[in-house]
Amino acid sequence: MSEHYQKGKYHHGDLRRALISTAIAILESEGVTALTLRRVARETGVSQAAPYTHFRDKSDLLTAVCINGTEWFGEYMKREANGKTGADYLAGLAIGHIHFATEHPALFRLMSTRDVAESLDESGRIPEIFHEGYRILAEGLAAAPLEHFGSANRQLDIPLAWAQIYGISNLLIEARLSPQTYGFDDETNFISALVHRFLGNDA
Amino acid sequence: MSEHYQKGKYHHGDLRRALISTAIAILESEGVTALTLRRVARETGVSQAAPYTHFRDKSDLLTAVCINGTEWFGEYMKREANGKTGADYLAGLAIGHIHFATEHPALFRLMSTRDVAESLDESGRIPEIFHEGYRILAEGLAAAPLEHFGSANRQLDIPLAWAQIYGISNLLIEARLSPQTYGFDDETNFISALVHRFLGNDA
DNA sequence: GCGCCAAAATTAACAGCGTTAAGATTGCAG
DNA sequence: CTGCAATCTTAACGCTGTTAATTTTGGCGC
Repeated sequence: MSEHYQKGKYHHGDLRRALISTAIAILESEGVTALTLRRVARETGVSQAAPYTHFRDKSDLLTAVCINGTEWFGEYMKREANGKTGADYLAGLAIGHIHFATEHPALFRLMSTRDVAESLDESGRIPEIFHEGYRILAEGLAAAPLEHFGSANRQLDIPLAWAQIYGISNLLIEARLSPQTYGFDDETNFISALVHRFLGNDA
Repeated sequence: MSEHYQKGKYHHGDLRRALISTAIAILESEGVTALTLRRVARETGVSQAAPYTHFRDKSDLLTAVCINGTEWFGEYMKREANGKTGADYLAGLAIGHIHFATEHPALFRLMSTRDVAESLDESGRIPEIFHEGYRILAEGLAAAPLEHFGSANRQLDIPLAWAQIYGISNLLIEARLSPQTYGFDDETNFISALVHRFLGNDA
């Protein structure tokens, strides 16, 4: 069912990783409502109570899923921004952010959930790259040419840019923002246009 | 338990409304995870199956809750914008939006959920004021003085403003955006500053 | 090589959930 | 006052998260 190490190891194995992997698969294919602990166990090929050897409870598994997701998310943003400089670098991060959200909506939503985020924070297990992404975003913004924004309280531009990107991501996920409405037939082009427009470096 | 019409009417009563009211109360006080159909029935003082006379299933009740919420939401924005003109009117809508979200996070999140939104759309039961809010927002934006945004593709400014407001709302709900970080001790002032900054009419 | 032990996994059970079916209760029209 | 349709209740189904008691097993000391 999963490609995770039931090789020679029959009784033991890398069950923890396998459970996380199964959970992500269910999340991606059928959304969060389909993600039950019993089903994860079933599809991993173990008994219903087996997960409790590796996770305190269901939310502990979800936390682990989120940690995996955040790493993925960070790499996603980094890849998109890699090799670019200045405003393009910033745009890359933003586009990576939005694309990740639209391609992995259930995972992204789970990662955004306050309760999960709190348990992540208190355990200090949020990967650096996650906050790193927004730190880079913030620095990019501070360094970017934003004369058209006026002069006052530039520090507010950082949370505003963050909220802008976060808002686009969420609106696209909830399908309240359709490319067609604004004359785009391709979502990728729409996203790119939105990002470059709000960053001020469009043609 | 609820103030909803168990007066003379003993067997009958305005059960439908009472259930919705109880559901909202639970949602507001303990969040969406505490909102079970059986508990709504219990706290309304009826049997577990009673709700099924008035609602097809749980999600049908949630839809009704959302309809109530949207009306509330619309009034909230309208009240905040009422009496103002031009850019201030627009700012009022935005501030109303964000305040509603932070004051009723669980309800706001539920209203934003795609599945619920879809069942709302197909039933055509979304109150006018909801879309109205964003139509007004859009028109306000189109009419507002936005010279500082440059000239190209002004139509994109509408979804961008929407996303900006939506993003601020969501970031505040998930507590990833703290007023203190940016030198504000009062959330209301922080929100106001953010809105006026991004609308370009700050001092 | 062997036996023991801690770790890992299983089975069984509990309460609570959404949902349905069958039956009881009630207000109201005739 | 009778009957009916709407409303509500009781009982049951399978599913869920979670716990306790039990069995299996891989590896370590001998």
